[in-house]
Amino acid sequence: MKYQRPKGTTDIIPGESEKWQSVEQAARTLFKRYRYHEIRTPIFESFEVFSRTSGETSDIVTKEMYDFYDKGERHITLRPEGTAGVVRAYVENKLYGPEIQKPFKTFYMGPMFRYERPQAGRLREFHQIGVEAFGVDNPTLDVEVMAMAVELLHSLGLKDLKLALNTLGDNESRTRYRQALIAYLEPLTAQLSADSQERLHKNPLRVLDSKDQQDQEIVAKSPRILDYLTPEAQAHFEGVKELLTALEIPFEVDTSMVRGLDYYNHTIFELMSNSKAFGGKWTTVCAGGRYNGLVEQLGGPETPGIGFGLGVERLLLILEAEGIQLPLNNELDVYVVGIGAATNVETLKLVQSLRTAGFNAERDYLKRKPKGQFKAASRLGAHFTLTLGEEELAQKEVNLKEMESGKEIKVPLGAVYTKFAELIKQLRA
RNA sequence: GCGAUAGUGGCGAAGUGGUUAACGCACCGGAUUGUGGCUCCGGCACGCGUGGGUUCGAUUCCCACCUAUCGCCCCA
Repeated sequence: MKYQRPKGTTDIIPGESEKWQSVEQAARTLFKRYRYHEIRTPIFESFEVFSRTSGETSDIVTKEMYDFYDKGERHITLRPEGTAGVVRAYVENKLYGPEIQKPFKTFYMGPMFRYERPQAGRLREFHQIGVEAFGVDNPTLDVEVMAMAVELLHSLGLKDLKLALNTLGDNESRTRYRQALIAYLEPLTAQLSADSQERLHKNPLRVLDSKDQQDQEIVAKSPRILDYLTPEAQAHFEGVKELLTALEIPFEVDTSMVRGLDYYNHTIFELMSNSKAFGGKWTTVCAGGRYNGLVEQLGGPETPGIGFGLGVERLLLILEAEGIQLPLNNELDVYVVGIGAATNVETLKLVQSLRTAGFNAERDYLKRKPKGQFKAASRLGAHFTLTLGEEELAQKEVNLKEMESGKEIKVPLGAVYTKFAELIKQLRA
């Protein structure tokens, strides 16, 4: 193979792209009901947009950035996630202005890039659908965002989902907790896995979601964030839980859940699936949380924000594994069978006329014999065929056939141009 | 970034250090001068991921690289 797509990328070809459209359509329709409007930001940004916001020591920045220098020596990064770019746009376009209603609610969908080893549901170029809402710190908005994520996945047919919920508190809560955690873990350093010893230095919270058995036992007895929340952070978290309960949205508080990105605080959540697509292990399809302070960090006024990102590839893998069929919407209304070279022009005119009238229509382009053309019509799932031979052409007639029933009638050629819909009714009568 | 497995036609898959690389599916054509199924017949890899090497001779052995898959890290 001379040319191959770059490692970790994929071609979304017809047959597959319809599924994407179906998911995207579902998201657009839903977001519209919640009054979220689309934003389209660049696929690449200055390196700093992500390095500053994600955390200089985060894995995303240190090893997963797809970055390069352009011809003007600008340090560019292909966006690894959606939020930072949207926040940058929010600030740059002054969407915090007084004339704009708060919360400012927006959504995006598109490719993201991370330089890492591909695996099931993990590509170097992958796609996310995400939402962000700015300007309101009320737990009501947190819950709206979660409700929307849950509804989106439910509307696509997913059943067994887990909404995992946690809080990181505000800065003060987090600082206090971090100290407590380090104080607890440090004496146990020798018992931690090598990875976790590393985490302890770089980002102690990460030790919490270690997969190592021994680490998990240690973590189970560790201090919990919930005991270190300030009264305000506590109140916010209680508000979220209360409102989720009021909406009858089941959730599980998971105090060991953390975030790979540094900008999160207060509410964080994940929607997880234990689909066999990922070997039955709980895998995150959708992750989000609150990021009060991020707007300020990128040069805007102090503005709270919350959002989520949903991995489209992962979602599609799960839908596939769960046997959920997305509507493909590619059925064929009419196939026009032309027999003999003399019918070519009229066949083309018929097909064009049908298309103009709003039907989708197909014909043969390979001078195939009737048998081949009917076979093609059948394979394409055509509901009707119109058969035109030289004899019919001379008589100004054409045969209309309903493929499923096999019923066929002769109709005036002119009528196909003017009232095809009626001919169908006539055939079915 | 680390570890492991794999790479034969559009797809699935057999195979061997040496004449024409099985088979199945799909596709195309014919049997059936103009109607979808079935059956039968025929066609369909100057080539076995790429590049080197060993050999009289390699798809088959060796090395490197690429890609995919799985695990780790991390994550959507």
